[in-house]
Amino acid sequence: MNKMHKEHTLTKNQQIIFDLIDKSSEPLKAYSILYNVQKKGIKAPLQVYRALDKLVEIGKIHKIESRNAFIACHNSSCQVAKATAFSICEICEKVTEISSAGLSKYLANFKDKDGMKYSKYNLEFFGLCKKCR
Amino acid sequence: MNKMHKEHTLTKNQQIIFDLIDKSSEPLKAYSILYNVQKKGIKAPLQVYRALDKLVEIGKIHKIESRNAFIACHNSSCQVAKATAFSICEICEKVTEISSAGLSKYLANFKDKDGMKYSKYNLEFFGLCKKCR
DNA sequence: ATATTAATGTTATATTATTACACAGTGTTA
DNA sequence: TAACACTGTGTAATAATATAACATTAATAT
Repeated sequence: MNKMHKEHTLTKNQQIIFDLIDKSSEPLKAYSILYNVQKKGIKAPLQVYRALDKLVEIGKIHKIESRNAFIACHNSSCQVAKATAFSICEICEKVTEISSAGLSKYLANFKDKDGMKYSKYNLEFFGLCKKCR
Repeated sequence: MNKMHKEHTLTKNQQIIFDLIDKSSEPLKAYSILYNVQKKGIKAPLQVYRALDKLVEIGKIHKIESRNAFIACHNSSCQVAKATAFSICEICEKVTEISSAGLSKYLANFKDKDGMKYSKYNLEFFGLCKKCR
């Protein structure tokens, strides 16, 4: 194994849960994940939440806060869950990760009037997707 | 016709709960609100959630999604909970509503590459406040 | 090897939020 | 003045989301 390129090798539980989320076309909720992985030996909520926490921490998945649900990261530019933006359709609940250099740059450089410096942000846009419009 | 901000007369439960949140220096959680208003006759979670839902809907309070907590709106420019932005200190958990014309304008005009039009957004910045830095 | 850190397994419990149903007040319609 | 729609209330029960506590095992570093 080449260790110079630091890659997070997922553990068994993390891999099982990541695979499920990654294959899903929609955000998954923790207990829905639990039901889906019980046949693979993951029996308790805590096993799911621990894997989710770790996956979020290393940026493989993101949590959609307004929906308490998780999606895989498909945006190579969002490093380690530090800066996330999503669009959410209020009818069909389709969630898409937004990948916009302009937006990232604007938000990364944003400073409020107290001069507070931000290490992280999460932005959720709501509206109607093309199909639902 | 220029429709002015409609004045909502709060009902008894809504007023009790709004007053509590409005006086608070920090975001309040639903069950913490419940414990605090039980002496005023509000006994059940649902009574709290119903008032919270309405207060959010009319823009008197906002929900901090990442914290499941509620704060009063102190930003006259954020009409009816459509466009909200907050800064959250990851140490002391102080939450401040951000009121920046530039930011509002940028986000209100943001269009993603699918041309999705957004009716609403919520942005949460995380970092360290002045005191905790 | 052994110390240390990270992950696991398990039970129990805490926290957050909604469903379902009965009823009361208000204003509008007819 | 009823019939209706609409909004809010009260209450009990339950669903959905998340964490605490503790014992154990696996992986990594020195």
